[in-house]
Amino acid sequence: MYYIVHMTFGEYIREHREALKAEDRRFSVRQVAQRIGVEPAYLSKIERGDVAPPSEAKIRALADELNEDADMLLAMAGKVSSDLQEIIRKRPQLFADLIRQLKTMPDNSILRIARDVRDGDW
Amino acid sequence: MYYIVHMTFGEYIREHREALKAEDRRFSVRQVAQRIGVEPAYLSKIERGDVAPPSEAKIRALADELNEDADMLLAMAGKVSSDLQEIIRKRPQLFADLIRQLKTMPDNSILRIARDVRDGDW
DNA sequence: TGTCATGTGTACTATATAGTACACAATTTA
DNA sequence: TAAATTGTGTACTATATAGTACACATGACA
Repeated sequence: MYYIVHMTFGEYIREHREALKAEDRRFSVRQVAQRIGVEPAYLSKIERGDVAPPSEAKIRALADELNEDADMLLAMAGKVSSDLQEIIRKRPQLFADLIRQLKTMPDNSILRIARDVRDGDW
Repeated sequence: MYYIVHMTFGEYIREHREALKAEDRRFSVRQVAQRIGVEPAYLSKIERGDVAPPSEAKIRALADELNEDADMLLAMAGKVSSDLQEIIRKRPQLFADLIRQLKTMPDNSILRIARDVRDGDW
């Protein structure tokens, strides 16, 4: 198993939808499009990169449908979840400082902070 | 000294620009507008809330001009700095988790984490 | 008192965002 | 083999974003 890293939003969606489709016919472009509430032609164009990724709401529906992480799909689409933005906007200086501090920290440091906060080690 | 909390972006800008203008005539709507690179009528409308706050770039220029914190002004404008968004988008799951954990934490916990990270206590 | 600067009303404008609607050829399925 | 389903090309559309351009009345000032 290998990972393709350099992948657009559309390519990623197509790949994962096709994988599900191989096991279940309900994952055709048309049927997925209907379930997430867009026109089939639009989803087709999104997957081929013919148009920009859709709105946050549609990306969330897609994440749900394909069992993918919404924050990751949003990131691939060049977006940041609106609930995170709201959290930051309520205390902009505190969060701006912290996030810029963490910019260059390794993954496991960030992971550890999140764990410590969750476990109440504060 | 007291703080006015319920204030729109435009009201805040007007108040602080007017304060500077009281000491220095170069802080008129027209002159500030020229220095940040917009039409005077546009800045006037922004300050009165007649139009939405301007782009991130103009808000930064305004922050510079009025000696205000750009992250705070952006937050008042309903935005999050694009450099922070980029940091989050590079590791969406790590940052999403951490930020949601911190949502309900008091200011000084967040402050302390930022300080600890800066001081290398990790 | 004339001119210079000031703030603002009105009327546009260009580009981006987020899609829809329909037709059609190819493939699948019953 | 007829009917249904599929993916996609073409042509639009509505709303938001981010402003400009100009005119005008008012007030400051030299």
